Amino acid sequence: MTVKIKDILKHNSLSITGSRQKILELFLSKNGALSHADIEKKTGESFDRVTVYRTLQTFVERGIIHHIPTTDNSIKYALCKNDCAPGHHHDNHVHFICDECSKTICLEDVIIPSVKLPKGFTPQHSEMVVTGVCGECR
Amino acid sequence: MTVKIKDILKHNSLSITGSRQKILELFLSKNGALSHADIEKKTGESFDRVTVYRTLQTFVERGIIHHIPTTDNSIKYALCKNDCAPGHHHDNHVHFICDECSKTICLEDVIIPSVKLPKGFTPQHSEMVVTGVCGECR
DNA sequence: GTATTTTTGCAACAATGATGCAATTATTTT
DNA sequence: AAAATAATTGCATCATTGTTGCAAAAATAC
Repeated sequence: MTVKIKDILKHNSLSITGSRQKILELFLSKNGALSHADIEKKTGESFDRVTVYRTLQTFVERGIIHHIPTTDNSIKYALCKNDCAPGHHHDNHVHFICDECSKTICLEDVIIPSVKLPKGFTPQHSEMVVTGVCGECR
Repeated sequence: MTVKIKDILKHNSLSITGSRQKILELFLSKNGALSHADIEKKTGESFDRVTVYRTLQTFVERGIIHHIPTTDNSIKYALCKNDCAPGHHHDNHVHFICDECSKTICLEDVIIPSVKLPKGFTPQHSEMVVTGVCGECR
């Protein structure tokens, strides 16, 4: 487990530091998405707020985690399961937000359908969020 | 025009005040979406920041405008074209964000397709944002 | 083990949003 | 149309979220 974490960091030519290991561990242990605030809570007082921000930024840049759109306009992050390379994420799956437990879940297998746009519009990227009740809360 | 604005306010049993008229006018004249910051800029120094916040909140509650999900997690608002009643919005259309002019446009005629969710998930509401280049920027 | 590079934590700042309360403005009543 | 009532506004203040510069500390390279 710890080995895996270090491997991911090395793989992305990032130095192995306490904060990076801890935050990455958090993402690996939870399978939902995490907000900045979630991470701050769960890491306790271990790290500075600023460090968390910067670590998340770095992870997004390297393609280790990706942004998740939410309906309430808060920022959440989740692990990139697929082969995301630095710079281009393959993040074309639907995200689900549970109204009960308010967890955000990546539905890796549900790809975003394409829609027919009015004349003149050229699509480049789509995001889709579905809210409702998840399996565990039913 | 001014008549129409007052009608909308009366229709929603809201008192007719300067800020409400001005902000509503802004939404009627632009057909894109507006953020809080946009509105503050365009109303100049006429109103207090807090008044703008409260006016937007009130309009959302009454179903005059609706929230728009954005990819960069900033909050935008747009007029409800259809028959939104206080409490329940019929906001099932796709939103388009132009990468060039960064305008947010309601595609009233493009309804959000439904997707098949994994076993156990019960959908309640969907949001979809498409980014790309709009007709005017091509 | 030392030198170099990177990361961290602190301080300070900016932007965004919320709340309580007195003053102002709009509506209702007479 | 003026007074009474109700609603809205602006101000002060505070909370939260996110950013930046810089010196100290830690990690990697030599």
